[in-house]
Amino acid sequence: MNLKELSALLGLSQTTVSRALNGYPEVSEATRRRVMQVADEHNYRPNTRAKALATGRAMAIGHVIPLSTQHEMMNPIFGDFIAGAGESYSQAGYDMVLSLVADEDQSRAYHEMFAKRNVDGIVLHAPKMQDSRITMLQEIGLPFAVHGRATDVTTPYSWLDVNNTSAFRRATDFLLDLGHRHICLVNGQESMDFAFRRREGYAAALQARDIAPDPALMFAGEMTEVYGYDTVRRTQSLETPPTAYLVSSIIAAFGVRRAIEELGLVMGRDVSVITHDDDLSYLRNGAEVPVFTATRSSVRDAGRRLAKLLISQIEAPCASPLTELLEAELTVGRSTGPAPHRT
Amino acid sequence: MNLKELSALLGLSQTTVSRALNGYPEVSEATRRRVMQVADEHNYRPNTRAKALATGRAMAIGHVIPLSTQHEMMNPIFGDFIAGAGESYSQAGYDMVLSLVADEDQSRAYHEMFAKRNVDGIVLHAPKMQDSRITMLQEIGLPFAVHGRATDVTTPYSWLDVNNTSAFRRATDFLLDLGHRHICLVNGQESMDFAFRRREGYAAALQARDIAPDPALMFAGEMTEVYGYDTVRRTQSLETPPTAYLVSSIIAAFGVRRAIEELGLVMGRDVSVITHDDDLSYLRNGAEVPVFTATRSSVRDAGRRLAKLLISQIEAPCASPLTELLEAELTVGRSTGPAPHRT
DNA sequence: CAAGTGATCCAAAGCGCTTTGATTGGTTTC
DNA sequence: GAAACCAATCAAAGCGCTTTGGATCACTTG
Repeated sequence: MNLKELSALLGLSQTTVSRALNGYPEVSEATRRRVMQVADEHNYRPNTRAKALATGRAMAIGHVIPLSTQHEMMNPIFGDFIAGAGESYSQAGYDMVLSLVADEDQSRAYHEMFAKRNVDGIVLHAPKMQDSRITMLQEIGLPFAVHGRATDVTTPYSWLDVNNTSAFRRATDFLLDLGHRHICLVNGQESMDFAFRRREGYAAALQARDIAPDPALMFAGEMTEVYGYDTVRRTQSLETPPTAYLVSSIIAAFGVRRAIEELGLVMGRDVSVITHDDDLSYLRNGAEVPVFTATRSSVRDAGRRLAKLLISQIEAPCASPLTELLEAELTVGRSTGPAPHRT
Repeated sequence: MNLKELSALLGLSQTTVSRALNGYPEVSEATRRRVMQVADEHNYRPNTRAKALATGRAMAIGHVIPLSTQHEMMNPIFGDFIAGAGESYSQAGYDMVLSLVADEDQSRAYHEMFAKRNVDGIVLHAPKMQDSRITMLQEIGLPFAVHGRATDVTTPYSWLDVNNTSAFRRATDFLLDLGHRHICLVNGQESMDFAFRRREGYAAALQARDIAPDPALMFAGEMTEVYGYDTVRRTQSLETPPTAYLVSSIIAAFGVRRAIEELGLVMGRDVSVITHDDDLSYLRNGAEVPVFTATRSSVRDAGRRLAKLLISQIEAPCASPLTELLEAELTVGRSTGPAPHRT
């Protein structure tokens, strides 16, 4: 069923039918109702491609996912983010088109998305500190919004980010208040902007109490279970092992916990752990009582919000860039306690 | 830059330029080269929407993801599957469009995708035993392929599946050979087809040795870490606790391991564990030596293959449905050992 | 040499929609 | 009662591409 057939059926012109369906005022209420009803009966939907061609709007938003060798992006976070964004898109009538590309093809992918004109805007994932993609997209002139920020990019652009610095500063303060002095940072890869910011927050909290950050206690890597595990095993054999761990992902935190328990220690008594918790749908931080004390910020919610932000930017192109900074919530669980007295 | 401008630039008709770019023979090699070069210089890409409208092919494939309350789908598996599929799509020049819909809107979503004609085909995720979506899509007439199978659907359709039955039968046999007699099944939700098939394999292996499956040792639920943990805690306090666990997901297996260790038991000595391993990129089953003995089958690879299967089906619509059954590999890790003698 | 044959190229129609710029017939206005 | 206006509708152009059905020209062919 297409417009032509539908309007023939109704004995109206395509113009009138189109207007009736799209809510234009130049149509009598009676015919509008009739059109609506018949369209509904025949399950008519305008052909997206034709509509897009005619209006110049694709009603779709692109996500370019770098298929990094290190898989930083195809990680568990991603699924939840997409789920959130997807909710907003379908509410607003947008489609989501995903493009998975090898790292080296990214630039081409963006140019192509623009030239092919099958999306109205793009979401940029996993920004690094200096991220060339941002200026590239600005030059191309394709609307975009970043999930995160790029510290070294000075030109304004739209983004949504968690306040990573303050979250980790607060978490570190919390541990310091409990008397911990040797706090190990189990961070994500530091090329990633969020990891850099978290380290900043961590370091700032230490320095505020005149504690020099110890490079031997600062780790950066891909946030796997094994990475968390290994880091604890390694650091617990130091001369003065850390009494607390500040972890960048709940997945790594699982590994941290495993190592702690395997060493016969008790989490929350012998060793404290705070993790960042993206509130993933399938990796909940415990049921009622959180297992881990955590800086929590739902990545799904971030997806929802960023999608809306991008859409409003697309629909009001003249507006200046939109930004949103979310504060993570510190939820106290059973993984933290006062620093044990050294014997 | 569009076709009109490009052909004006070249002093050729749109027809010729289009033909040159699409590899038709009615163009001299000289002009073809010239066209190619100029197109390249100006970074020309045909407008997807116009092309789709003219050809009737959207060059895109849809994935409808049910946003179940139980999140069965937005789970970690999903990310890897999509990554694999995405690889195949970009190789073949297809886009991937994701549509996240509430369960109750699924039917509408499929009809809409068809009516809007913005995809050439659909991938069906997470089939249940009787899955009404399959007959629905057949009635609609939109090409599709299923990741998994639906036991109760008898009409032929395209699918790709892991041989869940044989995998779990083999795993159970392996445990039986080690002397285990009380094997606990930690399965996924049984409305899901794969879970049903796994239970079948498990039960078949037991029955082949005249062991009646014990309902008290068969669990089904959403495969979270906590679910694995709880199940072990609960079953280990039974009168005759199981000496082995057969787990449907590596995430749940992490919980199983945690509970085992917390109980002061040693995995592989006191309690054996086999898990299904989807070979997720960020949840590797150990480094060189696998942590868990596992039935392994890369879900990313499944994505790659299913995408190809669907594409070839779309491009040769007359052909009968295509199917592919993958065998999981049994990799022996350190989580299994002979059944301990009861004291 | 007229007719036939390829090899190249082109004009124009068409894909299904939106939107511009009429065209109606009925109402108001002075 | 003519001019002006309004509400409701329509015909046709146009979005950027592909594709059909010629056109053109240089060569063969008998």
